[in-house]
Amino acid sequence: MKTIKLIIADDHELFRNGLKELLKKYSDIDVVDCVADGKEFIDVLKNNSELDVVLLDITMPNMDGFEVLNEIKSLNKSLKPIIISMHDEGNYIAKCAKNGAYSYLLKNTDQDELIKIIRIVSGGKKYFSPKISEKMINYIAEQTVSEQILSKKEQEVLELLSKGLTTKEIALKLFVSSRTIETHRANIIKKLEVKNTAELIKKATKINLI
Amino acid sequence: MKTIKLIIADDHELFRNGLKELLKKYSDIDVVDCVADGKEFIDVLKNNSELDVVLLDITMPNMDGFEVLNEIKSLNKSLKPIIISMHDEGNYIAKCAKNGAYSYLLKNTDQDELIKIIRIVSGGKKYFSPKISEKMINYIAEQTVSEQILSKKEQEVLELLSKGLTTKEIALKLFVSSRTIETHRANIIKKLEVKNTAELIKKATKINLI
DNA sequence: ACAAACATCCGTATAAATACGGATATAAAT
DNA sequence: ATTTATATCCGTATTTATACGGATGTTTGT
Repeated sequence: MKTIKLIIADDHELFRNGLKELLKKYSDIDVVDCVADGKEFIDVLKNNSELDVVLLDITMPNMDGFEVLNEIKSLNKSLKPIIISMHDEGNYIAKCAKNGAYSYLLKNTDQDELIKIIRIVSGGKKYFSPKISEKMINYIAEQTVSEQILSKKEQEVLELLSKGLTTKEIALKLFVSSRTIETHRANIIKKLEVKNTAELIKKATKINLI
Repeated sequence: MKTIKLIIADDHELFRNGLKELLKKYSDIDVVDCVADGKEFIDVLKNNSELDVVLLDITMPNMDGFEVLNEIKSLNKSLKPIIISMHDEGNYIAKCAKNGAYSYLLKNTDQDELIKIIRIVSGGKKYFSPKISEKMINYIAEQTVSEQILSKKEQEVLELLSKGLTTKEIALKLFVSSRTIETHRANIIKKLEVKNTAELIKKATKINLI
């Protein structure tokens, strides 16, 4: 059987070393290296293409876990990152998932679970436990505040605006004058408390209006 | 013990009735109604505020599951929707999660799992199985496309642009001329194949550039 | 060493957006 | 019945954005 080549990236020495000791007991897992920050990790990664899994902390000096995830992605390695974090907030979890994490564990996860997940992930499958999924989904659902701040017409104008239509084009489409659309846009901008169209679209996307 | 008041909304008669029979065996679950389409379901919902859980199909005539989810949310009911679908595509799952689903099951889910989840959800907790989570997360991760389309400067300009800064403000901030920023913006717009800033911000958000 | 991509700059013209400060008729809500 | 919100319109001045078509020095990759 091929062993799983694993690397640990965490800035807490005790945690890092403890984890290493703990994993020694498993013959199918080979901890090839331990690093204390993101930059160091990326250096190791660049000189070693044999790695299978990394246990990655989010809060690290120099380069945090999110940046590391992105870097892994752009290096196009087959390395599968498992996040090990103290934080169980939905936005952390969602962000990691978005950036290519294969799993997300809390630091209080029990040993059996950890081993189970290392094995699953090393096989190329992502795994997020129901508890973690719930947190993330709650976060995603919260983002959707489909509020009734905007009137129907405003909503419609916003929709077209986000599709790249100009004021004039929208006016033609809705059979009203350009000035009307301008007023609408101005009102939407005021309602969402933003400065201009660019920020408006960003906020509208964020709160899922479009 | 309080029974769980449940309603089934599915346009396949056999499935609907089978499910009802099946749930009869559980004394803590009370199937109060069965409906065959979304509109019908909303009508029932409006006249009945005692409902706890709905087993909701996505593909239904008149009003599909997504619309129903939204309607439930805006009616501000304590009803918890469990999606029962044939499709295990990530985008379906993600959309349901966004719109307030408490769980997502495939039609081939086994009975024990279904009962387990009805009970979990009726207690107000969301539950997405690892398999379903994996699908959804893969979908979310896919959305995050290669960030290397934009240069670092372009990325920076885009970031500030999305915060509502004007060309001039960005120029001041980055110690270059406004013309430079204008060129950058023009290049970003070309790279992302959009018409203007509004559409740009939308697309950039969608593919997770900002 | 050379090509490609990048960041920076320039000008000019037009189109569009933003910021003011109004108005009116209708529909919805209280 | 009265207020409030909505959709529609008007003008004007200023600021920005967009669309052209260039140029140059610097990295970066091959």
